Amino acid sequence: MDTVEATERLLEAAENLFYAKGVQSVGMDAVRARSGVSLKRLYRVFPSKDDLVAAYLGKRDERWRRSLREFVAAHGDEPLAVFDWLHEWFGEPDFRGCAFVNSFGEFGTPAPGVSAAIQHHKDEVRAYVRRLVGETDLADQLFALMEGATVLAAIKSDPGEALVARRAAETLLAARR
Amino acid sequence: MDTVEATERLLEAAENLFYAKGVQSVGMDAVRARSGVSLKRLYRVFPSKDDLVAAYLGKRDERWRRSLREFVAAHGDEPLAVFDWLHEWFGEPDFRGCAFVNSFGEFGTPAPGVSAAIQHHKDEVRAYVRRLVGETDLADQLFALMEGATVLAAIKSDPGEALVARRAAETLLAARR
DNA sequence: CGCAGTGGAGAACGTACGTTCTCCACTGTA
DNA sequence: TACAGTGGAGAACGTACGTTCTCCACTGCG
Repeated sequence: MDTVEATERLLEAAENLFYAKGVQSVGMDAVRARSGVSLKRLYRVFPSKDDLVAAYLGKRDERWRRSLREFVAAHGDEPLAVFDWLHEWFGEPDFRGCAFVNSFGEFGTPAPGVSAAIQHHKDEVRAYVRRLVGETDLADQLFALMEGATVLAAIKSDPGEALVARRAAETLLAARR
Repeated sequence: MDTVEATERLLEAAENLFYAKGVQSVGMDAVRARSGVSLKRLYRVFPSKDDLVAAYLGKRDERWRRSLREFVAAHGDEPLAVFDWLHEWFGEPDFRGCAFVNSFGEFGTPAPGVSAAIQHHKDEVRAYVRRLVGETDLADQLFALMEGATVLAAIKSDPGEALVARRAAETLLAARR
């Protein structure tokens, strides 16, 4: 096994475990067991747990945004498609809310790399919605709806929150000047 | 010091510490130090940390909802006042998002009492907004906006998210049939 | 004064975990 | 075969923490 495969396996294991149980509830040994990568190599690739967490968030950010982008593009870049994508996501069996919001909640003062990853994710999503919608104000309102729907869908285990937000978005888009 | 004063001091210490740093980052000994209540008494009042956490969330729920209710009532029970209250809350120096959302993020599978406290809080707030607005659908949309604004204000340290959500709420209310 | 009982300070216990270290099997090379 | 180097398994180390236990000072009562 070479370094790149070890990295892939580590990140996949980290993503599954951290997202499902929370970062603090998962030990490095659990990551080792799930990935099949030895501790020695793990610490050569990621010198500390903070590094692994930051890398996990970075990878998840890219995957998450690509998935959203592709879905929406396949639906003609119609802004409302964002909420249809959310609805699908909320319905996945292992859905447990936004990984970045969850990580934010876990740490009073996150490690710098972790904090940066959280900020970066939200900035990028906001920028994406702005590009999609054109109007900054309206885009920020839709973004808030997305976040609220995600939080509530997670806590209530109810994918229907996406449809509530979608109806609000329809009204906001229809009121666009 | 009697039991009721010990309970008060413990809950106040717990609320400050847990909200600021996250539940998992605060040890029972820190609660003891901050409250001035001995460990022995602490464990007589709250037999486990989970019990203390559940009680902390319960107390915070009541305080938080009372504050919101009173503010909005003082503004004629105008639904938009909710977002003005949020704006004030977001501006407080120790604001760090919704304690219940943060706790949800911390635990993969929360203790039953903790999970119940989180659910109860969101159910109560939603019910309150529904009473305030009258229409269930519209109320749920406003509720999603509230949650989204809270998450984003915390992560970006930007109270202005309340005003973004407020403008969206204005549009939704104006579109009311 | 004598004493049972209460409560506090903090030591102790068991466990978990981040990180490092030890030991050994294995590989490629001469 | 001899050997240097690499990597893995897992022990070890230091710390933190939830929870319990020990010891002692103090109180109220006879």
